[in-house]
Amino acid sequence: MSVDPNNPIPIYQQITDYIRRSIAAGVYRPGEMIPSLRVLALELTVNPNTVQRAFETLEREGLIHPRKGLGMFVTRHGATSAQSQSRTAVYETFVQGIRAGYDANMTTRRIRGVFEQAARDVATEVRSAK
Amino acid sequence: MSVDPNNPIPIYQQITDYIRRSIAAGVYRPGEMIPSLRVLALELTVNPNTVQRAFETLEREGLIHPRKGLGMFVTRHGATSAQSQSRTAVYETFVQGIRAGYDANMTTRRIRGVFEQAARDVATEVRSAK
Amino acid sequence: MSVDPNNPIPIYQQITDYIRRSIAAGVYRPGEMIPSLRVLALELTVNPNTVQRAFETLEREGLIHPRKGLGMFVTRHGATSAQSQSRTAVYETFVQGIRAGYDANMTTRRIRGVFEQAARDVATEVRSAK
Amino acid sequence: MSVDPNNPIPIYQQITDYIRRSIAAGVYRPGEMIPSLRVLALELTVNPNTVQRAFETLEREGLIHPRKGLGMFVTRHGATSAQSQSRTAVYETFVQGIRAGYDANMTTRRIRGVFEQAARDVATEVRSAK
DNA sequence: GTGGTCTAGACCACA
DNA sequence: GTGGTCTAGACCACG
Repeated sequence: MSVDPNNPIPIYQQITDYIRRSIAAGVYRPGEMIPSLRVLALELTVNPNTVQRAFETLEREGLIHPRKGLGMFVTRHGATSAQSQSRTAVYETFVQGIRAGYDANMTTRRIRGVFEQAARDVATEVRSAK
Repeated sequence: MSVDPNNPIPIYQQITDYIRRSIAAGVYRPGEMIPSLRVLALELTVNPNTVQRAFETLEREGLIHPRKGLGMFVTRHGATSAQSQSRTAVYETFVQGIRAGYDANMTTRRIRGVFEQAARDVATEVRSAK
Repeated sequence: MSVDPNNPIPIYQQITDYIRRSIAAGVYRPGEMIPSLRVLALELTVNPNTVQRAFETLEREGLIHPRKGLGMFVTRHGATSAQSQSRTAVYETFVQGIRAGYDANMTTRRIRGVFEQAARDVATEVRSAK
Repeated sequence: MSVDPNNPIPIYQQITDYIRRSIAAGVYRPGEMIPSLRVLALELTVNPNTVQRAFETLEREGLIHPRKGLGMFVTRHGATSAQSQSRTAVYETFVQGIRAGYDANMTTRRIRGVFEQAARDVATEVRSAK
């Protein structure tokens, strides 16, 4: 994973989203520890304060909790919460794209066509990344 | 249309996108004038300078051009350019959503299901707005 | 002749320069009348006020003077004044270009090379326009 | 360097040109940081927003890019791009001067004479500035 | 009335 | 400290 500094979405939120999706995907399971602040900051070449802010958000959402001197751990309901949140995020993104399509006077059919093309493109991209 | 100041996407860019989609949709046709700086600023309750910045971008993209003392007019190729640009924007949004879905370990089928639900929801929302 | 509305130089000044050069070139000779405000405004598709402002400048410079009910006439010394002024304008333009060249760390030789190329290009352009 | 508010060329563009030439001249090299917004604004006694606008243009041209929280840095190809752009600008200035000369009925020889005088004058001016 | 430029001053994210 | 966005209000050229 990497962070896009040119993306208008704040970096801390990009990180928040990334960790949330990782929890949803089972990369980090309930009871397990997620990578430490410093490790993430180094990996993403980002200021530790920024990672810290992402941790705060996830803690407020109840996905992770701190154990003193150890690190941040995924909560019991973390996985299921993260999954529904991720699904909602995807849903919202699609809604936004579909609305933009209608605004530009595209037909429902044409919008679906664009989606299918995007799906094909991402699928091949994912496959080739393996 | 209205602007969302809490949206991380800068206001001037929201306005740019909005006008671009309007041109793509044929609301403003080649050779026609688009609403003036001050009118748009009042409608969107935004500072005129912010609208000005949107105009700059659209002019750089070749969608509109100024006629001194008169206003900004849609260029000859403005409509077709705006359409292809809008399509690309929708595509990119979908790609982003699909990637997020895969990252959260959703199957292609499940992602498509979310899309279809979003499509249905937006369609009814659009219909009821009429 | 035509006016470039995108040129940062004000239109009234573009017109002033143009008339001054025409007088210098002998298109309009001392004692002769220059085209009327309305004619020029129509030809250049410019607001009459803008032409008016150019006339004021030229009158202040002593190149032309009004004869009531007739129009603007080139003064006795108009031709020679216009010639020296035009020469100065060309000189100043060159100075500006040469300074920009030095600022960009170009050698005198290289700058002269650019000038010679420009001279060739304009010469062929002028020849083909005949 | 200083800015001329009476120059019809907008201040932000004067600043853009100045920085572009500095990059072309190797004052700021690829990978290096250029002076900050606030520093430039103080030096030129200009509003920071005006400098910001110059930065925007240079970024769009691909000469510089921002590093969050650090400053603006010259891109890899910044120097070569700036050099060719500066050369073109000098060329355009000369073309403009030569055209004005022909319009004023000057001979090619006479125009070249004016150029040579300008070259001598600027050369001595530069030499004495050392 | 139109767009274009500029200043002053504010708040934000990031290092 | 850095750049990025936004507001408020001013002046200008042009029609």
